[in-house]
Amino acid sequence: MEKTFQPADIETRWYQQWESQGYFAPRGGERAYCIMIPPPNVTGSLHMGHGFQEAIMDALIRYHRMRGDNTLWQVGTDHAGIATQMVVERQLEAQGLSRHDLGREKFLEKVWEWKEQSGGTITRQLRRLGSSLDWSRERFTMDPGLSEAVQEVFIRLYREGLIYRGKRLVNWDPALHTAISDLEVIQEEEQGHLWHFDYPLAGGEGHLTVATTRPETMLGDTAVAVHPEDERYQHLIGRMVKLPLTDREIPVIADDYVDREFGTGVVKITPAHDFNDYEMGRRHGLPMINILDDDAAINDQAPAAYRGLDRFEARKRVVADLEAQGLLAGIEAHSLRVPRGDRSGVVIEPYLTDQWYVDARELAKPAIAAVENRAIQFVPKQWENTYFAWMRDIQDWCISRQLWWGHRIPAWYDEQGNFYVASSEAAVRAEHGLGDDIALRQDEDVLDTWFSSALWTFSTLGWPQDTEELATFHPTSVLVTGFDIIFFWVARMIMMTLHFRQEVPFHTVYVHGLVRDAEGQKMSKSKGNVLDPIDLIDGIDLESLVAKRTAGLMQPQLAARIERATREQFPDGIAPYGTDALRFTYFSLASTGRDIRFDIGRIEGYRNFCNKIWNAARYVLMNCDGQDCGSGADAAVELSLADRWIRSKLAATTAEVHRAIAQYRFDLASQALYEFVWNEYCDWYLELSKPVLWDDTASAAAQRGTRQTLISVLETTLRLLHPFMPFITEEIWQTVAPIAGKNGPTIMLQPYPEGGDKDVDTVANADIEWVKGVVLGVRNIRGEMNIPPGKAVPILLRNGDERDRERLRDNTQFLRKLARLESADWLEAGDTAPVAATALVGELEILVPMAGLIDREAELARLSREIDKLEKDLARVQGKLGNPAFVAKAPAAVVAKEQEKMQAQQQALATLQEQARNIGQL
RNA sequence: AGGACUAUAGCUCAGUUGGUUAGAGCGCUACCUUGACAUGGUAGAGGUCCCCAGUUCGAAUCUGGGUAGUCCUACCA
Repeated sequence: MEKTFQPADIETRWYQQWESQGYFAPRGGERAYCIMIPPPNVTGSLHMGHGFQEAIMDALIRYHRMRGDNTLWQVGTDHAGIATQMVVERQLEAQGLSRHDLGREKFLEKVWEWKEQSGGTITRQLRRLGSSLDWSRERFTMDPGLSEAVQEVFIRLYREGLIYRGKRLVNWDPALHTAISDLEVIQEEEQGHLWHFDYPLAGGEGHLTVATTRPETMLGDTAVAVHPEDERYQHLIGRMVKLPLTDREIPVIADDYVDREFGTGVVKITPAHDFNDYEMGRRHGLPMINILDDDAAINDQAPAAYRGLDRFEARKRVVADLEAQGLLAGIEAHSLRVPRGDRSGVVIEPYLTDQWYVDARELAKPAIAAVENRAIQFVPKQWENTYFAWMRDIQDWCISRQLWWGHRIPAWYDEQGNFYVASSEAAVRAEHGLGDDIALRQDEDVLDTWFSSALWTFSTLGWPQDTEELATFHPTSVLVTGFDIIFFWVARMIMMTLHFRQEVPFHTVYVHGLVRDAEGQKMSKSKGNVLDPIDLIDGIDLESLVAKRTAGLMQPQLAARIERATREQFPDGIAPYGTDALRFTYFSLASTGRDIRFDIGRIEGYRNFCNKIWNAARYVLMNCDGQDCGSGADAAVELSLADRWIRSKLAATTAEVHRAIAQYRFDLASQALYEFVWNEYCDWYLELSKPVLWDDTASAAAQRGTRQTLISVLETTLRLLHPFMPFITEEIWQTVAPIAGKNGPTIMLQPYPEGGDKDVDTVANADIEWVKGVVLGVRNIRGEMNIPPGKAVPILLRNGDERDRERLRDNTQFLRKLARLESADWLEAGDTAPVAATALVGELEILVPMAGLIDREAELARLSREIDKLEKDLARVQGKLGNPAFVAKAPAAVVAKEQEKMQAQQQALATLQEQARNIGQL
């Protein structure tokens, strides 16, 4: 074995081996366990958040696979309508082309080409992360099967009246030329202005002053509104005002939506360009005048002077023209929430168009019930509140998108504007008796990407066919996801699955935190703080990292700042840490919090942990390979105290890991494993094995017992670790397993260690604690007195009981080695003690004679520190026990414990004080 | 405006149903190449558990109020 762990050599080799042997596929069995991968964008690439999520899913999958469950991790990717179309359009733009130049068919060919070309990135990354996905079942949301599912769902919902077509105000993205759903709009506070305009009364007897943040919309005003009880304006209700810049007159209406306190208490109403005004317009039967075109430029409904102007240009002109007419009553600074498209970043327009909608309210009812009655449980539970809050106030879902890339809506129109929904044009003709003489054209629009991903849990398993996979794996076991897509995806999956399968899509939703950078900032391309998990695995030099972060920016002017920050944060680039270290870092961060700060410092610690495991294995193999490890049935095997103790610790750790996984506390699981491997197995057990193995006089049975324990505990630990660190455990296991008497082609399919608490040996634990106590006591004196580590010291023991004497007898060899003792002898009652430094293990005193070793002043200082600490603690305990209310009211066991504590402390204090006196008198 | 979450060592975070000497990793200090490992070992320093009040024999933990931060939802033009 190499002296240090070299991950790069082994990872790819093992992954290829596993995949080619078909180990990732379900293997049958009683209990099914299934996770659906949240499908990543097929043309995208994985970031740290994905890496985190994949690691968690893989740990769960490997854990259940090893436990013998019929385990499926379904892999697949999403066509990501808007994002993908945008990328390809930008590529065309570079050649001076638009998608319209190519036409729909040619354009789609280009998108498919791009998908083929870039689609490998994601799957390559997934493999590098060690994800044990069943690649033989890979799916894509635009596969024929999944497309069939999408069409089936659309048609059925339409026929059930749960999908309808309607002219409504939608969120229009003027850059992407498509409607988007409420969820795809980001509202952010921005600085703007509030303009006050005077609208003259038609009778010429004055004016009303309105306030607006969007002056250009006044061209589409069809009323002004006041509060019905507002005394200032009551007499004007029903009168007309002249709408400036136009030749129209519009009514003054009353509506209690109007806030009397805000602005002048008069609101201009533009039903075609504002969601509230739209509602009010409907209540009052106002006309709706659309003054914008698809680019959000002013259209022909507006006065000629403004036609063709961009909305922001039009705003300037409107303000200027009103000012010229003396109707601008004032401008004030005003902060408002501006809606922007989450993809394009441009200001979204409420825009009146024909769109398709899903009646979400109806579908939400059973979806709410499923969580209420615990058929679906969120972990952590608090996310259920988020889910309920949204579901109980859900709005209809606009599912049509004016894109080309996606599932085309299965609806056909005739010349009269009638439309028909069916699986194909032929089906429409057949079902509605339409002859070939009637021209039909299919709806140009496609469906929201989330519409197809809402079907993901069952469409990937073959629905609408009745497949065996559906029967076996659906409902799936758990969904692992971030809270940011509870609305987008989780809720919609629950609604759709319940409706079409009459069962839940999954029993549990495990909601993990979002990975952020070391400063707590969200990772984003434009901030230039994204990390590619592969760069942490393989390492990357600074120049490549800078190049990667500054390439293809939407806002190239940010490049300089990103470069500077990157050079500052990673002056030497990123070292290669390997997949196992990265994964273990993820697990250690997977607590219940919402934000996960990824600090590069932590991964280094876990790389060291890998190396620790590697070297522990090296030690074990050096001592066990080719030796008698007691695997022969008849050979006598004798277990030492240390052997029994480490087996006991392993059992306790096993139990803890099972508990932690059951609660999705991967941080606790990883901590328990780290602690066991490093602080128990390596720090103590390997050291305790040395005196046995290196003792020529030790019995063969004892050496056999120790070798057997070394190798079997290591072998079990590797299996325990495997779901978290798949590569290093496989690599070592291949060598270790045969020596431990285990056979099999791979650790992946070995049974996961079971058992646990019942195998804990409390006697062995207590005895080793005693040994540790003595060793630590001596080491402490050594450390503080600067006794050279190589120097063996004699110790004397005093005031111990029979048990202490027994323990010393049994463990002299351990103590000699670990504390580097020259000798250990009892001081009997009549003996006079030499001047010595003292350590306490309970009532037992350990004396290290000072002659030639120990500095008087240093020992006095050390003692006085110890005494100080004890006095403080004692005062607290005495205070407690001195409180009659405590003694009277606290449970007897608690009081007894405090009393014991007090006595122990008093005793220890007395001993140390006497020591201090003795030394002080010298 | 409403709601949620967070506040513990220099940093990143654990801390179960109230009873611990409040823990871990990283970082820091001193010493050490001893036959698995310097990606290491040994010892050590470091905390007013955000603040105030309350409940309780007892509060990092429960309640109320505040402060700071993050996020979500909402129609103030």
